Amino acid sequence: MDAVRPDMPTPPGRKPRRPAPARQPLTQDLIVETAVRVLDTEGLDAVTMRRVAQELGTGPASLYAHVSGKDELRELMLDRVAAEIRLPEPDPARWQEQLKELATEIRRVWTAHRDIAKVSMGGIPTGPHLLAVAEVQLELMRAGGVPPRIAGLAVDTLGMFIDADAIEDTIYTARTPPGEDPWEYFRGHFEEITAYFRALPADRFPNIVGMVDELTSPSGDERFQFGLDILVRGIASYVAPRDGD
Amino acid sequence: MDAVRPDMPTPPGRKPRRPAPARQPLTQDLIVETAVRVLDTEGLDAVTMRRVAQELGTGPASLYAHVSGKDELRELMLDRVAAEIRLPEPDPARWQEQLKELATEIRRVWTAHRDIAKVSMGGIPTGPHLLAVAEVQLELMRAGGVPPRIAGLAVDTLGMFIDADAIEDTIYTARTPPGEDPWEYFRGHFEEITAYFRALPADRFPNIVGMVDELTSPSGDERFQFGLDILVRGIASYVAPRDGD
DNA sequence: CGCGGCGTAGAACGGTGTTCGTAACGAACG
DNA sequence: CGTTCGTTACGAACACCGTTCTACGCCGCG
Repeated sequence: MDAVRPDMPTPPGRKPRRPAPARQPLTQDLIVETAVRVLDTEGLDAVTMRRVAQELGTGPASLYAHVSGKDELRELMLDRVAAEIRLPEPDPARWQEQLKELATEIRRVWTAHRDIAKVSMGGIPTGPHLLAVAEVQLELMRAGGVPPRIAGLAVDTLGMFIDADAIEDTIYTARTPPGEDPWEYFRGHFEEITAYFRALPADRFPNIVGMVDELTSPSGDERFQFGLDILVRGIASYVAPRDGD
Repeated sequence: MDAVRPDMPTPPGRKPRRPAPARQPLTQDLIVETAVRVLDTEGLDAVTMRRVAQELGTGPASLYAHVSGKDELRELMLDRVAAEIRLPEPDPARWQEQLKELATEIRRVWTAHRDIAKVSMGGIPTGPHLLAVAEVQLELMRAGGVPPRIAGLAVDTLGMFIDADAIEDTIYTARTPPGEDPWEYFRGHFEEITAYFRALPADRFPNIVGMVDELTSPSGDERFQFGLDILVRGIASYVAPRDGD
């Protein structure tokens, strides 16, 4: 061992290789937790291997011992966030309300973590927490009498809708550059778009110019509840095949 | 002009700066067309400034004289692709069918150009062709008696649904690496996923393991028509407010 | 013929994901 | 206790990316 006596000065050319190795040991959980923190504060684009490593006081190469790459890190982040989704105790009498409540809950978690929905969109759920959500959705629908095939399709469709809505939401809100008032920034963009729509040639786009206010209404909640209501009503229409469509 | 006499050898250090400047002049249309060609053959990730420039036999800097950056190029690509969407002549009696047909047509074009839907998702349509599509959608619904507010929301919701479905589709099909049989590649991934679902603990995920076949059915068309049917039925339920829900 | 403007593009800057090879560590073992 | 060995950490490097700076060559105009 080349332990240097404490009273001796360090010989020239002998640099302390690791100034403070007393960090807590790198784990996958720690990496994912750090990545989610970066996601929340700086957005998905800022979640780079280098940025996460820097946050942990190390280099990017160190992460690859615990995570196979950026794609896996993103999936792990998604599942960690999905753990925050509060799942309902199924009550067959209220399955439609519960399905809507669960969708709203997912949306709440998704939008709370900025653009995590971009990771969810276009990926097959594999993480345990994500699977638990799908399991409850299936359970709710099956208990409500929805046929298996319809329930399977509906899980896909519902997931697509929730992800898409959350993504659409972030383009209005979370795109604001750091250090700027989100609302003010949003107002600016918003008015720019309405002005553009209003300036369109009215002979070619009569409906668009005539419905500017309806089209650019910023109320994402209303749009979400609208689509959700339609979807659940449509799913429910399949419970009794002889009920008539 | 430093034209060298043909019988003279080129002096040392005097390299022909431009070997073949006889290219057709760079235009925005040419750049966008080339970018779409790269998109079709190699996917959206391969559409880089450098790759497009290389395809045109030039350097990346040359593109910036005709396109403000990558974001604008992607929007231009989207609108160019949107030009391929065949728009129907509105027939108020068939507005629901026409709305579904138009959605299916958009999906056809989207999936024909791999993951162009990723550009559409999470962006406000501004290009002329994209606006024309929205205009027709509004026209169809308004002629069918859909209230303005509902029609505005429905355009958003429909667009989200179509984009999300097209994106979901690409993760099954277009992710195949170049030079490999897409179907074979898809089969491999597909069976891997079903095997994973089947291996799940049946006590925690009884519905998922019990419905593997319904969940992983590769028929994207069926899922699309299912969601589309539900959405249009929901929209139509708003035409006569006193009709009862 | 001279010249100015503009499209072109080489080089470079700062960033990215990922890999390589080496250095340090802890535990097991003689 | 000394050595060895497998594991982990990480600086450096590679091949890319989007974008900008700047010089250069060509064309049309005066």
